[in-house]
Amino acid sequence: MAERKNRATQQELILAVSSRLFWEKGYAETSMKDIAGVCGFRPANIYNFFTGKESILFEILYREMVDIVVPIAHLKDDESVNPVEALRLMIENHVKLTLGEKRSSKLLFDVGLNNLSPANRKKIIRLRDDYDAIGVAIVRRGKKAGIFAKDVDDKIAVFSIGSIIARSRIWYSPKGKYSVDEIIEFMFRFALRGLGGGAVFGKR
Amino acid sequence: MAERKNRATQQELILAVSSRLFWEKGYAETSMKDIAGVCGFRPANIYNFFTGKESILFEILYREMVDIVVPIAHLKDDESVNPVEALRLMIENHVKLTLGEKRSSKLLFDVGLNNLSPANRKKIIRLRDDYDAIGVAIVRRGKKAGIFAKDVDDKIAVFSIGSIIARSRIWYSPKGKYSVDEIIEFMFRFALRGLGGGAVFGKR
DNA sequence: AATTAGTTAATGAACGACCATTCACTTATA
DNA sequence: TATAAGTGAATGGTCGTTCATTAACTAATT
Repeated sequence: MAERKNRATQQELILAVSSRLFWEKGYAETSMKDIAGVCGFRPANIYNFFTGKESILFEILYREMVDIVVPIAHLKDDESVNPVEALRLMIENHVKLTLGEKRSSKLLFDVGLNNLSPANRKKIIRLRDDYDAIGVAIVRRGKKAGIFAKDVDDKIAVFSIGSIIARSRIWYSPKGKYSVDEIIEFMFRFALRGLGGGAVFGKR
Repeated sequence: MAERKNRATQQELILAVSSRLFWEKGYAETSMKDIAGVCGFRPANIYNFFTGKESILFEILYREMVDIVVPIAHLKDDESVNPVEALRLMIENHVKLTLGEKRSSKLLFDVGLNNLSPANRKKIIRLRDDYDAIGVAIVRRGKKAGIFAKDVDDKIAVFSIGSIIARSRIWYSPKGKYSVDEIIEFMFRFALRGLGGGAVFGKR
């Protein structure tokens, strides 16, 4: 008979397995049986650790969003950081989380929100709003400092940069031409130029 | 008793209804009952016009992809069109199709591919490849002409621009601050600058 | 113009499969 | 011995799809 594991261990196992399956196959296409199968026990046992399928999804999305926001939260109000450098840090962190380890081709994030209860959805969206606010603050400071072009819209710019990163999950392949670091470099340059701050590096 | 409609009419009705529902709720989350309900008949009747749910999805994705690619296909090899102008045409067409009329918040396109049979998926991907090839050709010509920066990667640039547009479905609201035309203008400028061609317009 | 035959849109009922979840239970561990 | 990990079986539901049948249209025939 299989040995018993403790609560925390099994919760993390379920989250790790579910995360992989959700990102790979999609939320609706992943069954509790799938998850339990990979974990090595029966579906019913999942309910000893989570109240239901949705709560698993929420926990995954929430943690991921926290990982994206928390490391850059200090950039929002810190006037001492160069906006260009702040932009780089923001992109670097986001891309690394998006393309690192996991390797998946689905946009769980954009799509999974609709599978959450309104209350849970709100919590995720609040974090997404934080992310946007950080980006907007950086762009604003950059414009004020004369580094970025004044005619770019803060919000759309941040959405655009976020979109470039989020959707790289679809086309990126670890076996491809570029490393994650090179992609970060490209996206940073593209975003910086897009913001009108391209004068930093010459045209090559 | 409800009057009978002819074949072509009902096929188009089913496609229109399904398209709206798929984009709004997602493919897996939309049932044949949902579709039939909106159409005004019973689910079984759908099978008089389509072989199954997947064939409806395919038809929708295929048509949309054709709409995106065909109007800009001529830009691929036409050396006479200014690369900057070609870029604008490409973005304009794509954004208009993405944000025009439909109004939906899901990324059916990125996600729905996995619900297709391998054969059908291949047909869609072929069109997506065409789109990429057109974009790459434009960027290459722009670099050759000295308008775009030489250090940008053609492919990633096209992916990035496409991502900005595709994902605008999520955040765009017709009731929001900007019109579709203004968003086109922003994205064009952002993309152009990102490509290193920002010198076209001064910094404001 | 009336009748008929053929076609096909539309239906109701049923199919098997799978789904998330519940619950009484067993069993291992601390 | 108390706690909690793990199970088997069952529940009610939904899903996509099939199929025999009905009813409304079209076109040819009388």
